[in-house]
Order: sequence, then structure tokens, then C-alpha cells
Amino acid sequence: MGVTERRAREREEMRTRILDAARNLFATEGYDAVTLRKVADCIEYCPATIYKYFSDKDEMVRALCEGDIAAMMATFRPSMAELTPLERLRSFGRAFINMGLEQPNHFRLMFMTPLLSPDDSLLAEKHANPDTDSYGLFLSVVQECIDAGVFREDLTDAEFIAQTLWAGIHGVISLHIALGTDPNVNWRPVRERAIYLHELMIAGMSRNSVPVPMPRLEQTALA
Amino acid sequence: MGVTERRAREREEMRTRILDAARNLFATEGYDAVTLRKVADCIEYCPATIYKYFSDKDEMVRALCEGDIAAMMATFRPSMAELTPLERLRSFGRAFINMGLEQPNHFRLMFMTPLLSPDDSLLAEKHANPDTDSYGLFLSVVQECIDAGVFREDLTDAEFIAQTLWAGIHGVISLHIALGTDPNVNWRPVRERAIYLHELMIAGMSRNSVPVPMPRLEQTALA
DNA sequence: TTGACATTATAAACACTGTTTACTATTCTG
DNA sequence: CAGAATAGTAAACAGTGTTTATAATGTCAA
Repeated sequence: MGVTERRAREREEMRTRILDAARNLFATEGYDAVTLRKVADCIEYCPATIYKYFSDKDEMVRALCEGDIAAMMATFRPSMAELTPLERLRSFGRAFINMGLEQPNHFRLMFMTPLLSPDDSLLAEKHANPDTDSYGLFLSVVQECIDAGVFREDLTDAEFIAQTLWAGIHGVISLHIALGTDPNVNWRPVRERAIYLHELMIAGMSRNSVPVPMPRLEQTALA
Repeated sequence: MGVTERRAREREEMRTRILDAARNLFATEGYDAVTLRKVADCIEYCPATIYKYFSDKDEMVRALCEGDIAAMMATFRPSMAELTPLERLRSFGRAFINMGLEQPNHFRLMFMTPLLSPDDSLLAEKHANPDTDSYGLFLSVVQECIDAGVFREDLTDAEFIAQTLWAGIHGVISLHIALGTDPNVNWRPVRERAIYLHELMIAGMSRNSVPVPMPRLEQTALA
């Protein structure tokens, strides 16, 4: 009875066909461009059909983002094995910076939009799966740094350290996404700022902190 | 000919009456609850009437936020006169933290939502007015710190420093607003994290940096 | 093979948005 | 007092996400 398997496979194919259509709209034109009617048009189906595969629009776009981000994490993970804990920490931060700058729409939806349903069953299982639980992975890297004596003696709370590092990078990226085109601010290069703050935080929390030099910026902006 | 003055006054009264109605909805239920029809209902007018006083919904809510934030800044400014530059810098950061935690909806709209019209005429005049140009004011405080020899010798770029400090605090607040209710993260107290990161950044950029101790957290969260 | 069941896709409607248009009073002005 | 300007409105427009009833299709046991 391979019929149920085929059914499941066809269902999955249809889901990815929907997500592929949505990705084109989302990655290029942002969340507001992702309209159920537009997506339905792209795949030449009726809007109501999408509800057979996703409970609502929000679940559809979140599934899209989570999948893409998990894929990015997957390409990043293998290179972490042969690094020291501190190098892993740095590498993780760099990867997060790159992700935010290369996929601002994904970043915006995943980290800058309040959750509609905090008590979701999908979130719990995502939390349990180490492949998709980015925060849990990051937390373990921080813990390894603590165990390796990277941080000051009074910094023993991995959650506190992880949340602080996360928030710092998040601030540079999200502010850039939200107000990066504001002509009233003479913005300095965002990547340099992100890396600088990242190093600043690590140095400030490190046992043997070394001063973090000001980066050399491209001569694009003027006074 | 006091008639045109009275006309202008009545117009202004109507504007504030609209904004007061919108504020109730916005501050308590967020942006999505601010519906033109709901606002019109509150003041017992027709929805189309609002368009006689605001060009569109976005301008209305932004006028609301800018007014409220300017008012908060006004209450904060007088106490800055008799402080040292470094104290002013700290005080500014604390005020920003308080604002974000007490008015999350305002914060969300002003700093976490991409500008719809970057080339707006209202933005330019806001930039010119020191009462409403918060970033310009902050920039001048940073410059005073540079002149007073607070920062390391290589940190001479006031914009870079200001944007870094801003982004750090912004990250803690905005991440808290967006994902603060995510049950998968064992969040540490947000105010302590904001202040800690603030001090961490200041110390890391200071000429005579002193280690920033881990704050003592309330015993609310558990492992 | 046939009848019953489950599934898929759809057309149409529903309940909302923000916004515009045509129109009616009211008020001010020359 | 005639005419222009303004305030306010009812109704419609063009969208949105979502639900419902219905027709078509495929599956499977009697």
C-alpha cells in the first residue's frame, strides 16, 4: 500500500511548490508583497487551496523562513568542528551577521516581528530539534567558552551572556534594516559596525580582554 | 481678522482629538488595533473626515509617536545641564532604555518599522529642529565625550560611536519587544541586560576602561 | 463493478482593511 | 446677499485574509 506514501509525497511537493512561489515574492519584495492571491496566481491555483496545506498565511511564511534559515545554518555547521570554543563563538556571530545582511526579509520576519502565537506546538518541537534550534546551539557554544575559561570569573550565566551577545548583533542588523535608509543619519558601514560591536562585547566579557581597535572604514561617507 | 486664527486653532483641536482617540487604541493594543474606522467611531465622526486632517493613516500614527517621544525627551533634557559629558551619555542611554520599556508600541513603530517614505519633507525639518532631533542631540553628547577625552585615542568618529551605542541598546529593547514572550528562551531580566550592555560598550570604548561586573539578577528564572 | 467514503480544488461570499469620490450642508468673504 | 471655500458624510472602490458550500476526483471495501 504505497498509496499513502505517494499521497504524503504529493502533499509535500505541493507545499514546496507553494513555498517556492512565495519565496520569490518574499525575498525580492518583502512580506507585504506576499499575498495569498498572488501566490495562488503564481502556481495557477485558487487562493483557498493554500489553506489545505497551511493553516494560515503566517504559518506559510514562517515555514518558509525557518526552512531557509535552517538551510543556512546547515551549511555553516560542518566548519565548526575543528575550531576552539572562542573561534566557534566568533564564527557563529559572523554567520548571524551575514545572514541578517543577506536575507533582511527573513531576518525581519523571524526576529523583528512579535510572535502571534507564542504557545505554538511547532515551536516546542523546533526547540527540541538541535538542527533547527539555533539559540540552543549558540547557548551550548557559550557554555563551552565558559568551561574553557574564556570569560571573566563572575560571568557564569550562559543565558545572560548569550542573550547579551545576541542582542548586540541583533541591534546593529535590525536598526540597519529598519532605519538604514534614513537620510538624517550619516550611517557608517553596517558590517564594520556589527563586527566591531561583536568584538567589543567579547573583549569586555573576556578574562584577558584586549582593547578593540577602531576599524578602518571605507571613505564613502562625508561630514 | 481673528477668524483664520480661530480656524487654525479649531483644526489643531480636531487633530489632537483624533490623536487622543488613536493613542488610547495604540498604546494599549498596538498598531494593528488602530483602525481608521475605530478611531472615527471613538470621536463620533466619519472615517473619511480623518483624511481632512491627515494625509493617510501612517502620517497620523507617526505624528502621534513623534509627539509623544518629543514630550518624553523634553522632560528629560533639563536634568542634563549640570552633568559631566560621560554622565550625560549614561543618562541619555538610560532614558532611551526607559522609553523603550515603557512605550514599546511607540518604540516599535518608530524604530522597528522600515520607513515608508525616506524622502519626506517632514523628516528634514525634524532633523533641523534640535528639540525633535534626538539623534543629533545624542551625537553632540558623544562629541562632548570625545572632546573631554572619555574615549580611546583611535575613537574619533562621533557618528561611529553614537551608532554603535544606539544599536546596542536598540538590540536589547527591540529583541525583547519582538521575542520577549518566546517560551523557548530563558530570558534574563531585560533592564539588567540593557544596562549591562550599555556599560560594557562604554567601558570597552573608554580610555580608562574598568571591568564591568556581572549584575546581580532577581531569582525569578530557573535552569 | 459498484456504492460509499475521503480528498482536492474551486467559486463565491464574508468581514475586514485604507482610501477616494460625489455630494450636502455650513461658514466665511467680497 | 451671491459666491466661494470649507467641514463632514454616505457610498463606493480596490484590496486583504479567511470561510463555506459545492462539484470533481480518486480510493477502497462489499
